[in-house]
Parts: sequence; C-alpha cells; structure tokens
Amino acid sequence: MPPKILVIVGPTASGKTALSVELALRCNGEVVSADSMQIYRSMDIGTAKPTLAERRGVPHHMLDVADPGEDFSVARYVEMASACIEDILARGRLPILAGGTGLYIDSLLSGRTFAAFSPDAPLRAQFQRRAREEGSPALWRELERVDPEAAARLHPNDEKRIIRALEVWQTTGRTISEHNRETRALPPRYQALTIGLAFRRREDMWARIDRRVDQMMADGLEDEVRALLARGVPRTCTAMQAIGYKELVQAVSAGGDVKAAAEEVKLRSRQYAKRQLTWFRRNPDVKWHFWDSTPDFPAALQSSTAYMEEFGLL
RNA sequence: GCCUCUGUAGCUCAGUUGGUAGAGCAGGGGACUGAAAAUCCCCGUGUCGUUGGUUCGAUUCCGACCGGAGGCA
Repeated sequence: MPPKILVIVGPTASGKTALSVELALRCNGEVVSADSMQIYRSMDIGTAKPTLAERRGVPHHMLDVADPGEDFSVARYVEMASACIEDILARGRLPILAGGTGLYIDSLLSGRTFAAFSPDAPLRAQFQRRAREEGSPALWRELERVDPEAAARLHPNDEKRIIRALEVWQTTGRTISEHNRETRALPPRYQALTIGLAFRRREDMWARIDRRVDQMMADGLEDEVRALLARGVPRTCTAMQAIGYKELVQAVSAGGDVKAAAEEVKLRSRQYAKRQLTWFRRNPDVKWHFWDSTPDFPAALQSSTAYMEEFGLL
C-alpha cells in the first residue's frame, strides 16, 4: 500500500496556507507546496508565498527552488516534491501537500511518469513558428496522421498540446497516446486524503481576492516587479506570466497606470480561481469545506482532523 | 427655455428598408499528462426608457413624457 499523505487544495485566497500550517503544528507535519509560481525565488509578494511569520516554524518545502528565468516543469516538480515527501515520511512526520496547481498535484499523487526526454527548445520553437505561419489546425492535421487518438482528443486550436504531442512523437518515436495509456496504468504514488477549501458564494471569494490584491500592492508588488526587471529577468519567461507580474510589467514598462493594472490583476485572479475550481471539482474524492462569508479556521480544523482520523492519518 | 443627438444583455455598442434582436468584454460551465497563475473549447430572452398613436403587426415610423450628452440663449 502506498503511504498516506494529506493534501489541501482550493482556489487562490481560499486559506490553504493558514489551514496547512495549523494542521502541521497539531499533527507533527511539514508542508510541501504545490504551487507553480511559489517555486521561484524573489517572487514573494505577488505569489502570496507564506512569510516566515506565517509559517510559524513549520518547515516548508518546494518554495524558492528555481530562479525566475529558469525553465521549470511538472516533471521537475514531481521529481523534487516526491523526494521531499519521502524524506518527511522517513523522518516519521506527516507530509501536507498544499497548493493550487492541479496539474502538479495530480501528477505527483498519481505516480505518472513523463516521456523520457528533455523538452527540446529548438524543436518547440520550430513548431511554434509553424503554428504562427500555417496555423495550429495545420499542425493538428499532421498530428492526426501520426496519432489520430490524440488528435481526436484535442481541439485544432489547442496549439500547446498539439505541439507537445508532436514533440513526443518526433523525439521518442512513440505517440503521446501510447505513453499516456501506459502511465495511467501505473499505481498511485500516495494515498491522499484531499481536503478542499472554497467559498459558498462566488462574491465572497471575489471580495477576498480583491482584498488580497490590494494588500499586495500595499506591500510593494510594484517594487518587487521593478527589481526583477532590473536584475534582467526576461519579461517573456514563464515566471513573468504569473498573474500580478505580467500586468505590472506591462504598466511599469509602458509608463502605464499602476492602479488600472491592479484592477486587471484582480480580474485575472478571479478568472484563475474559477479555473482552479473546475480542476478540483473534477476529483470526486475531495472532502470540501465551504466558507460562509469569511474563513472559520477552527471549524475547518475540526472537520479536517475528523476526516484524518477516519482516513487513518491520526 | 429652445435646438440637436441619445436611451437595445451586467458594461460598451451593432442592428432590424416594420414581422419581438446580435457582437466584444464581464459572467457561467468544461477540458487539461514535461510552459499549467499557462493554454484551449462551449454557453447570449433581453418589459429593445415610459406611454399614446399609425399599422394585420412597432424595438423599428409619428407624438408626448422621463433620463443622459452637447449646442444656442
């Protein structure tokens, strides 16, 4: 039987950090972040990375493990995060995986593997150029010839996934469909108790997101972005696509309106939160804890520990 | 006070040579297997400001009224 771990999911600003720290303190746990942007160093304010004070002495893993200009990937995340979890388990403590990046969480828990090759940047760039020149449906038709199963699954406009499927084919000689079929058959890496945090009403979630963005601005997000740019972090890198960064980069470099940018950040954050909900709702095993107008951590703590007992984690 | 323009989906606006209307954004839903805070797909009934009139039929034409913008006094 794979080891049991605790997982806390939810959209942005739903209180994952606070709950995971509380649970770690009570249950001899350590937190493993599952956030695709908090992995980057020097991106603290805009990613809502838990501060030292918020961590309250609880060890946190998978924060600050990459430089903003660096390429990161799910595969790297799974490799590093699973090593962290093994280590925590070996020390007899409870791993608490907390974060909002659904792909990272599912990949880690499921035990899936990735096609055995490193992303080939020149090849990808070549496909991107073709997509720009011939259009993504042209690539889709090409995919249809080599991997009809993948083509049937993908929309002709889904450029990123079409390119990915073609990359796998070109570099490994096997189709991504084949690979996926095999990896899906692998046993899960962990037995997860997943607790989901969400607001009962959408408006309450929006209000909390808005407040958080206002706080980020007050905490100096603009300066954080300026510092990254001054250090020469390319504005096109993945890290700079993060919500809060791309909008501020735009405003700061275009001499634009920082206040308007902050409003844009709120809007994009709400849309992101909706996508996160879509992802997590798909998992029927999530034990949801809904907030009324504002988070009630004592209540969440109580229901979480009850689930943990039932699951055999306590 | 007079004149002109204007009032259509939450917002910005198209449109109907009279047969009850459609885009963008917002919003909702879904997808997602080495970029994922990324990316992709699907979803538009609303007293067409109110009220009279003309008409078989008005959101569309005419009048009045009530908002809004501008101009002249």
